[in-house]
Amino acid sequence: MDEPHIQKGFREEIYKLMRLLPNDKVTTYGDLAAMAGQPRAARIVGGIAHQGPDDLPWHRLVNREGGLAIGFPGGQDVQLQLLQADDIGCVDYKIDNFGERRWRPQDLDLNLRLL
DNA sequence: CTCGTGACGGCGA
DNA sequence: ATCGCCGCCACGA
Repeated sequence: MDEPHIQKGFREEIYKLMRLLPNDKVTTYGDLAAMAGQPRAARIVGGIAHQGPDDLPWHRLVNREGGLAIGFPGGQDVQLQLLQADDIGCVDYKIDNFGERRWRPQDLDLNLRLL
């Protein structure tokens, strides 16, 4: 697997991971950070997100509580609309642990194996 | 060059 | 169970 050279660019890694994120799933900053090899760098993911290219599905990144981050431009309304556009809509993530909407590290692993 | 801050989250008290 | 502190990488001043 191509895991060892993670530090080539945490940023790049995040971008790569986001491109692997299925359109019908959501993930958390923390999980994404963990996938990139830095379980405690969730914050960075958010920071990177805000800087990153807009061709990436940032709206499908949610915080641990299941809602979009506080500082998203336009507020949660925009986020919600984008999620609905992806046929996800509003979900009580917090309650049912994202149900099947959550994209977890093991899903990434599974994804890579299937490739 | 250094310093501070940030779309967050884990862990200790 | 809640509250608060620390950390992680990148980027702007």
